[in-house]
Amino acid sequence: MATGRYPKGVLKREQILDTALEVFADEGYRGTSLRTVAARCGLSVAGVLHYFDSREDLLAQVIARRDTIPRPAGTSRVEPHALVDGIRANTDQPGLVELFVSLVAAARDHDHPAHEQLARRYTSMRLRIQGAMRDLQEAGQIPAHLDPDALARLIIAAADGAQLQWMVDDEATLDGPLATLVYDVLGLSRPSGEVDRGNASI
Amino acid sequence: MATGRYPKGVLKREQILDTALEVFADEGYRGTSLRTVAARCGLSVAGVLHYFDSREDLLAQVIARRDTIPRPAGTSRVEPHALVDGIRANTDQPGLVELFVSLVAAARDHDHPAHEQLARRYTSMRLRIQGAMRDLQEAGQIPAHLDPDALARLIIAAADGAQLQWMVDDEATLDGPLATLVYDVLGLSRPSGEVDRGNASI
DNA sequence: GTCTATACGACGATAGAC
DNA sequence: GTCTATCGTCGTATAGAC
Repeated sequence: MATGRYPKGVLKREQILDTALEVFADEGYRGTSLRTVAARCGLSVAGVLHYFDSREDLLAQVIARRDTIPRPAGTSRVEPHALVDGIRANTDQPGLVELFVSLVAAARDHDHPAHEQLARRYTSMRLRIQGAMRDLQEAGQIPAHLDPDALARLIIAAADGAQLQWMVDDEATLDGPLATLVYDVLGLSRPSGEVDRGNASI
Repeated sequence: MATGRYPKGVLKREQILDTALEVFADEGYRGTSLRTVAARCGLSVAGVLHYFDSREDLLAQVIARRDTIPRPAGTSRVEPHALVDGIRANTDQPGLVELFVSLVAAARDHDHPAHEQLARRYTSMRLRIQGAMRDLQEAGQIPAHLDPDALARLIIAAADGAQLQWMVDDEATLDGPLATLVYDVLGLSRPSGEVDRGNASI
């Protein structure tokens, strides 16, 4: 595999990732083949596999790249509102939601190329939310008896689980469950200028 | 495809489903091929496909069958404790969790053989939980201002999302997030004889 | 390092014989 | 109801051109 130490290779690699992101966003996890991606890149299949170990590896790095786009790195603190907004932003990219969910399922195998990356992703997300929960507890905005770690896990689960419902249930929304949890159940105040979004449409 | 109207066919069909359930529980979604299932059934691949339209169709019916096993049909009411217990029961069948999650992702396609079935599954589950929430509100055990439907969606999301975390994070538990939501955040009392399970291990 | 050509084995699926 | 034979597609591996 290419090590990415030469300028041209680095560029090409990113171009492939961008193209693959498009293709997978359009066609989802199951609908897309390496041959499709290669064709869209103007490369042969082997040409693509020069930069990535396998199809699954490419998928893993597509998701990794996508994570870096909206929030340009850093371990900054998280506001609950930002979480809800971030999740809602996926609404127009159902293919990527499908890709993410399928990838997590595949990464149950500890040898899967995305396993460690996803494990780190969950851990870092949990720690960041944990910190935010502690802040909110100190500010007296959520009950102090709740365990910040368990709460973080619950928040992540609500966000992830909403994706499953949303993929299959047309009346579901991506951000509904998390909004319900954060605003209605935990009682945080909604950001101003926002209408009620706790319910799942109609 | 076999219509299942002849006694022998019905029996064989169920035998295939049982075998497939075993195989997928062992190997998961990606690890299992029709050929493996066929071999375990003492059939050829075409023999299996005589009973099912496609591999995805078989998968869909495996999940459907599994749903009917623990709770033998009916639209009975749901107790939150039973929900938590039911989810925890999946802990020793990670392959089926992987299968379920992968299937939901694939069923985003409205033409997927599992789409309608999963949509119905989510709807019926939501309605049942909704009813339980109303009962609890009337009994004064959870706040009356919460929308039962939104709450049901949140509960389902917490349960589903926990599966994603659990597949990738070794320290996560399947029932942790839902228990946190139901017992710690909503404040329902834990069933007696139960130790603290809200936290995710250590 | 970058990339193409080619080949291989496994897969899901179909057609048709028995 | 079940088989064999066959098809097209897939991911992947390798050899080698530039």
